[in-house]
Amino acid sequence: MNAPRRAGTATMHDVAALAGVSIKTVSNVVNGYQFIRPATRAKVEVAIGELGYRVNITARNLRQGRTGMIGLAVPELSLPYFAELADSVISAADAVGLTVLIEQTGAVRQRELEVLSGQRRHLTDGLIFSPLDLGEQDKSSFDVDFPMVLLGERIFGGPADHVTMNNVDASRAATEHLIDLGRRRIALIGTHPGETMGSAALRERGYRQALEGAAIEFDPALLGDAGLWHRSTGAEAMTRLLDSGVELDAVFGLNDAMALGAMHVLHDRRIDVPGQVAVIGFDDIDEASYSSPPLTSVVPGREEIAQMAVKLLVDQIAAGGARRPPIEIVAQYTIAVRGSTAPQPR
Amino acid sequence: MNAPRRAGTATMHDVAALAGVSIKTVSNVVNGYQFIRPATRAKVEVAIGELGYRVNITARNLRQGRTGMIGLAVPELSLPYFAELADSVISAADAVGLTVLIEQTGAVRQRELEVLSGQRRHLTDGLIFSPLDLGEQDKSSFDVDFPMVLLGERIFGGPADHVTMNNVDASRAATEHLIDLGRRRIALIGTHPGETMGSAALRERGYRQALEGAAIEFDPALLGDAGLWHRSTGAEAMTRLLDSGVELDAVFGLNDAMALGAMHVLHDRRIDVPGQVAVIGFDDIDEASYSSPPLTSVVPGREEIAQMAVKLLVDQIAAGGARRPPIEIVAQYTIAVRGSTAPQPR
DNA sequence: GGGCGCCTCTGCACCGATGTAATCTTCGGA
DNA sequence: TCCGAAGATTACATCGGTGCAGAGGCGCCC
Repeated sequence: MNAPRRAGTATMHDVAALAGVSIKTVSNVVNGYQFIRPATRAKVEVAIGELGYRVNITARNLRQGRTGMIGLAVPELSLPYFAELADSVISAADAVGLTVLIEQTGAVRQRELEVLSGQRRHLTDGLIFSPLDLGEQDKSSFDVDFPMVLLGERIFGGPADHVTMNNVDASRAATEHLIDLGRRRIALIGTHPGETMGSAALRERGYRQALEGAAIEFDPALLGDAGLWHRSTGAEAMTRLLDSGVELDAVFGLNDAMALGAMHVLHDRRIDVPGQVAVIGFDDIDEASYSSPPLTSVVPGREEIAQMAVKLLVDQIAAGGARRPPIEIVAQYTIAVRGSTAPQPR
Repeated sequence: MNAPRRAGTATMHDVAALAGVSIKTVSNVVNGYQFIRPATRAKVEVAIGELGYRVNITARNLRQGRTGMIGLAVPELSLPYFAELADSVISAADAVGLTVLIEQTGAVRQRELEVLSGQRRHLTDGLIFSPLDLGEQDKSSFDVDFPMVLLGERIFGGPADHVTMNNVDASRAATEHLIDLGRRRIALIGTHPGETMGSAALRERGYRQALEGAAIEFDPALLGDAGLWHRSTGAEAMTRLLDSGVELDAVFGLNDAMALGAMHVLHDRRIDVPGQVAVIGFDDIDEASYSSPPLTSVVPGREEIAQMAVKLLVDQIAAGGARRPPIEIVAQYTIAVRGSTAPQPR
């Protein structure tokens, strides 16, 4: 059987027949070719309107070898940071006429590898990829033959363009902010023991640097491990810390979701924030501004990251496969100080 | 110039040449056709591996007239409800082998109309659409000639399948919950004056029914208008209400984001929740469980909605254009009672 | 008036796969 | 040994557009 044609779906051929011109002329009209007599253009446009004709993008894609779509692979949209990132990427892509195809990997190794294997290579012109499970040991897998930009901290000096931020510095600054408030017993939530790369390890490094700089002894009892960085895992880590009886006067959540989960537990236990325990997060998701108290957080420059990623990808696509040395871009961070670390104004 | 071919991108033709078989045999291997001699299959598979060949999905789509993708048009991913909805839809679609193409309309009329105009008709096999600006007066625009499922409360009895929930009942139940707590001055945040359809109007209707049932007089001074339902607009509405000096002992946010924005303001002003003011929201986003205090909310059955929407769409696609009377599905709701309306346990 | 060049439009091959139907093999059974 | 059916493979048209090259037509200039 031939491909079924849905009722009402006219082709360029039909339009050409109705307008009494060649199919190529219809194509020219549709694509805004300049040398068309106004009368001809009008005839074609009338026919298009009459038939409700729409260009078949699939056919055009096939012929042109491009799709006008880029992939965005993130762990989960239900993680606010990635939802907001997706929003920013979609907007940035929209601005240059590209459509974004979102893929959720669930931070599962197998799914992340599938993304790289390029099943969708022909469906998208390039890929913006934020891996969470693949890391340094998979570096070679990232050497793909299609345009790709990596986000995040899993890979450095890899074979692809990379947009990241200075996690170590940002984390040190966040920790120093707590130290400046006079806090000495700072819990760290979301650590990944044994890792040396990735957001968790880098941010822990910054935390340690800050402690060292202030001559505060590092205490492993203050580390709250959490694999996936959700509100729930942050809450669980906080609960474990409190139940362990370890003394603490501040909490640094390695992302906002966990910091908010931790604050939830503190609130539950009637521990005053920031009076007894100051809390700081990382990512500055919208939610951070509206929690009670509002959450101080590291602002990672999400818009900037999204725009740079799209720009790099567009450059690669325009280069048409010509290789150049990979570019690494480091976005600027700032810290937004809010009520969770500041004495509340009256 | 012909379409550029990216290095390393082999076609079925190349594989056929290398394996010494016809192109159609390669196609048969790729598609799991059963009558292929093992030796032939092996030869082809070796060639595929050697060339790193991947099927060109665009070409397949063109030939088959289907794309295996469905569109999901939502206002914004940065609104948590829609991010979580997208997550659910993607998972449900994935389970039946479909890919989701997300489109952000920004709740802008023009963009919503574009979605319906079917520019992407050929790129997707169907559309799940959650309009926020188009409404009853645009009913005819929803009579499209491609598979579509509507979500939300902007349209009823329209020409397309529709998955919704009983907003009036749910809202009445939420309001009654507050009344049961002894609250009499219940502010409503997120109203859209003048509308008679849409979530805002329906939920306001439920609110009024509950008041009526409890013989509480409706007071328009307790309505806080808010166009877009963000945290920020909820906070602004709450601020206006408090500044107006109107007496209130409860707040019903027409979605969670606004309820959380309102709680933020209450916290700022040192108004105890739920002691002085009880707060309830709508949507039960993940964040609601982790706010301080946790937010009581109407649970709209998001997973169920996503699964039903995908199922209805798949049915329509399978029907191949055959029309049937539109189906309307009403998802079940419940209320999750949390700290923002319950006296906190000690 | 012939020639040149620009405007306008058309024919045709082709993008990379798949459906159909036909052809060629193979093998069991009479 | 021969025949027929099932197994295995192939040629070819086709999906709906676009790039390229070229054919007319027309006006303008020398």
